[in-house]
Amino acid sequence: MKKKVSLKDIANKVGVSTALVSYVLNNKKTGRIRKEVAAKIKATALELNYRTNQIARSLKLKKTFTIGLVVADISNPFFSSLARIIEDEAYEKNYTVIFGSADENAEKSYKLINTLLDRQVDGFIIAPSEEGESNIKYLLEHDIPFVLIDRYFPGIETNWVTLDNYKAAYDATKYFIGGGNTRIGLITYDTTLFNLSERKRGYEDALKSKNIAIDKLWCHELLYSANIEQAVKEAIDELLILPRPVDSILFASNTIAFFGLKYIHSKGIQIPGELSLITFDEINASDLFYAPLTYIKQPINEMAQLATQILLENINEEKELVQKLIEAPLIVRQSTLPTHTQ
Amino acid sequence: MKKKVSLKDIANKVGVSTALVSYVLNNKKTGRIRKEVAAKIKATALELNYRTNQIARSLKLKKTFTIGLVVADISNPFFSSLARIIEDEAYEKNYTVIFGSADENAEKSYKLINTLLDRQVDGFIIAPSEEGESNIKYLLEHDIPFVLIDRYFPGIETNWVTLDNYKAAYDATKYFIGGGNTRIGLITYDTTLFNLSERKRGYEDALKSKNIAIDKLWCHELLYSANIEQAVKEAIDELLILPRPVDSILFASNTIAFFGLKYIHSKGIQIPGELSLITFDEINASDLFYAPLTYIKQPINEMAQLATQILLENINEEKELVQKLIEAPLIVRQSTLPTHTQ
DNA sequence: GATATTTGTTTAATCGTTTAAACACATGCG
DNA sequence: CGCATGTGTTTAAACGATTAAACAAATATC
Repeated sequence: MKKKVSLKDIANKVGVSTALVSYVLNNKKTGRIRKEVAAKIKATALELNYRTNQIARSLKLKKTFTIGLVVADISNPFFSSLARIIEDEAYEKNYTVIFGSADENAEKSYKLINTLLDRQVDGFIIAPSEEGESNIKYLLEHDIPFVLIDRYFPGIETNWVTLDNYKAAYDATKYFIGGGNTRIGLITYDTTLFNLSERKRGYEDALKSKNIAIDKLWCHELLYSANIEQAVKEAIDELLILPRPVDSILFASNTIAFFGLKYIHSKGIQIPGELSLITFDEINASDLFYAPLTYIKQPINEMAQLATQILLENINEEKELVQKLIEAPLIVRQSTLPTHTQ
Repeated sequence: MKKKVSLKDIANKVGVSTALVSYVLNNKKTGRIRKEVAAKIKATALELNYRTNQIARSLKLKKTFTIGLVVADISNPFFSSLARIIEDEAYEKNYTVIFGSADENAEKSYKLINTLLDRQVDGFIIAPSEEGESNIKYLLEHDIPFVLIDRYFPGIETNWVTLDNYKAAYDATKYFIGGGNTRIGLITYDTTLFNLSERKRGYEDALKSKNIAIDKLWCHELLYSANIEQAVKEAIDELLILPRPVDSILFASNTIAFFGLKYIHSKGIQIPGELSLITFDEINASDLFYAPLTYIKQPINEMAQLATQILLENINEEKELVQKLIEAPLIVRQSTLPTHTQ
């Protein structure tokens, strides 16, 4: 690699000290510096194509203008969309984003966070994994600014931005009921992640609110580790084999929905005639299906922008905690029965 | 933020110089250091939870163990999948990845590359945008290690890893012909990007090889800037309105294929009876379609791993150029007619 | 016993910035 | 004139690590 141009090179060429060069290029002490000298320094910097070495700058300032983004898997469209917005937002404010995938694995997450800390990131945006509390507590103890996104831990006082999972599930379930469905299935993951338990709670409360007795057999919780496609198939079979089969299913994630729809489709079940469907998260795969899925839309832009803003504010000054539930719209398409007025 | 533990803190606590601490923690001069002292230093480092400040280390070593990843858009599943593999590969070798999206925009790309250079990245993996040659030349001139991925510029001598677009298009077109198709459409972008022009060339050569006269009206090149969905619709309409309509279409990208399939589906055209389809890149959306698309699979893992390996080798020593075309398998599904033996 | 070698550790410079403090010189003021 | 103030620039320390070179003490060699 070619040798890079440093402040010293400019200073030597102009015949001044590096201090003066630094002052000029950072527009400090503007009142005190002779105009001709300032102009000459600026011209020389341009001529030599000087670029400041952020590493040296960071060391001195104890600030890197860098944020760490930790998600489960950057190749998941949901996370990569978040990443995109976060990066745009950060870029505008002259921050740079370093990312890593933690694979829903607390240990990898811990290592990753430490790696990024070694790199002296100024703060984090984290979509924490299950069992990830200890990582979060570690950051809290060390007073490192961070914002949780998409998920959070109800027992820990942190900044977070998520969608209102409870309300979204509640609304979706009510929407089923409004369309005449009365036996409503839920396929979700077997996990302690708060956002998923909120989805379940919303679903249950909606049923209760309409005095529908909940049948335990309506709810299937899939093991993460399992073969998801197979697990979804079995769950659907069990929902449909009941003495009184379900007439609708709420999918708690787009992965579940994708496999679910694929299987339901292969069985030739009529949507929404025989079975109504709603899913969390967009699944545009279903655009090609004869009945595109009604879905709960993730407010990705809003979440990502807000999280970035909160983080940057926290980096630059001590702030109150921000905990923001964002409402998610239900996008009605053709996989649900039209609502009848009651 | 809590004050971080430095080498000096360890040195003070143990009662030795920072130099010795550094030697011990980096396992240097192992023969010369008293075992008890070394043990005490290590124990103290652990006790104080010391982590090395990579910024300081980078400044001294003039090496950051960081690579810059520049793609058009990290939220595009193709790029985020690449990112994931690159990150995994880099992480294993103790490198960290900083990324940015350049939006197929040469100026943003230029700025981004400079921002990352300011951050002293050791090298780049770049999926260059159209008109991006000047950025690449800039890197070449400054002897900065980099590898192009997915796309390259035939006129510039660089490292690159892409799929063999020519051969893939050639094979796909031949496959159409093998299935009895004789009027084969192509919908691609109007661009100078070499990988897309190679796709077109492969398509044309395959037709020539079978003595099929190419009808210019079979090939549609869409403007990037346009409303892609609308443009695809129009292209398809024009292909089907011909006096002798096409009997098959090759889509040059998954975005085009997605909108194309959506439109074809809405028109009730029978696949593959009335029209056979093949697309570049996977489009798993079509799994829910009655005729999942036959597609040219991007060898994402192989490309990303190879690119990362090449880059890291180039960072660590002067190397010969590597230019690698990777063959892409044609994954045959139900959108094409079975090949008849000839 | 004088000198060379080995062992164990420290000193000090360095990476490229930033910035408080010092400095030199000019000008203002009573 | 003597002192304060203002202007323009430099000095030098600091950020936290790495590492060549210096050093001191112990041991080996003849």
